[in-house]
Amino acid sequence: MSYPSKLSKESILQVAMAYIEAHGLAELSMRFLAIELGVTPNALYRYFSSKADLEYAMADEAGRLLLAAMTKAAARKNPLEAIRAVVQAYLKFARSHPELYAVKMQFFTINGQEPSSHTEVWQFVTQLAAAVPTRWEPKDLAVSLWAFLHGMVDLDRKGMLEGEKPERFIEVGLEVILAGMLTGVTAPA
Amino acid sequence: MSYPSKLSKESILQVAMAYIEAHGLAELSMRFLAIELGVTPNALYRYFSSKADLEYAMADEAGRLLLAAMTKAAARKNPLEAIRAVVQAYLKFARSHPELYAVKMQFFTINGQEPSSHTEVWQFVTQLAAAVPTRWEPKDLAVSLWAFLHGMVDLDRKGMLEGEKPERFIEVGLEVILAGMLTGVTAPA
DNA sequence: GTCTATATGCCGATAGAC
DNA sequence: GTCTATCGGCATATAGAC
Repeated sequence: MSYPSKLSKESILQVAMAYIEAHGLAELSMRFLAIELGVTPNALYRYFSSKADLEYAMADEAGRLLLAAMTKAAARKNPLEAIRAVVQAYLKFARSHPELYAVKMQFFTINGQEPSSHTEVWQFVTQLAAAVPTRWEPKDLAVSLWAFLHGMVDLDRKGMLEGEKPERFIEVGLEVILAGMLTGVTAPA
Repeated sequence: MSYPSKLSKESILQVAMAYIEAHGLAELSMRFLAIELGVTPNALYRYFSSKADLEYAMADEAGRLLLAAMTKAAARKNPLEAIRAVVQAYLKFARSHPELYAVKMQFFTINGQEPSSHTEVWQFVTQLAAAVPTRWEPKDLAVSLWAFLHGMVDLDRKGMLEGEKPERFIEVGLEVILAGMLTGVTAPA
């Protein structure tokens, strides 16, 4: 029962991702995960030194999925259209895969290191904002835009939107922010 | 040792609030709380039927404290000044009492009921937004404003602002949003 | 009516055998 | 590389002391 090992970092990660999508992040335990993989709980610790270590890898993987969705949405669009499309893609990802979004945003650093995909998502948003002609700093705009998006997603997930769907709020809020970004600029959209 | 009971809902709540401010929400356990109160863990269950029940009461109390800070900040100010002041007060509360903010926003409903203070905070924000002359719906503006604020606080708490303080981001983002809110009002679009 | 003592069954994690 | 056995911590249920 030994030589071809039953496990790998990759297989554990994939099963863990599927598990939280099916049962929720809060339900994830090393025990159930081990059952799903047909091993005893302790076998997992050869591949991830702690549950936190595994969740860090999950956050990274979820970030990669989100970035792929955002990149696809932005393809071949002018700056403003790209922002609108990416915002919709971000919202769609967060609502379709709430547990993946949750594990990504749980986001604890390990030894001061953040998951690499997070850095990439952040750079992507910054570049989006930088492409808009405006009198504000691109980085400030990127932070504001991301805060608005994340805030909306989080309020929605917590049931704080009084039963209404976030799509329309996002639409209105985004128009307000875009209008604000463009004030004092002569260029059309 | 019996008649004047050692515990009460109120005393447990107050000790629990102090405990999470000192040690963090994640460290709260019925065991440590009981030690702090000089009783055995199970004594607490006479007053709160579960840990979740206690946290619900804590969320309500934290909401009351936040609302008090916001109300005070808005006093005797015109609409735009009030919004700026309330935003600063909200941010200050969230940064000065991150664990109280966290327990408030944990916000799980019990039997579909939300903590009453949450409803009051929400109404307060809506009224603030309604006082601004704008072509958008007050409720949409209130949601956008709150999402932006909460998002910024949450990104900051998770260390996602690259070490920079949220105050300046909030300042810029708020100006962008206010500018957007006022477009088409002072000057037609 | 209020609290203590004790026990159940989760959890993450460790030690050491095979 | 995986398993068996086990630890200590957690929320919580039950029984009974006062």
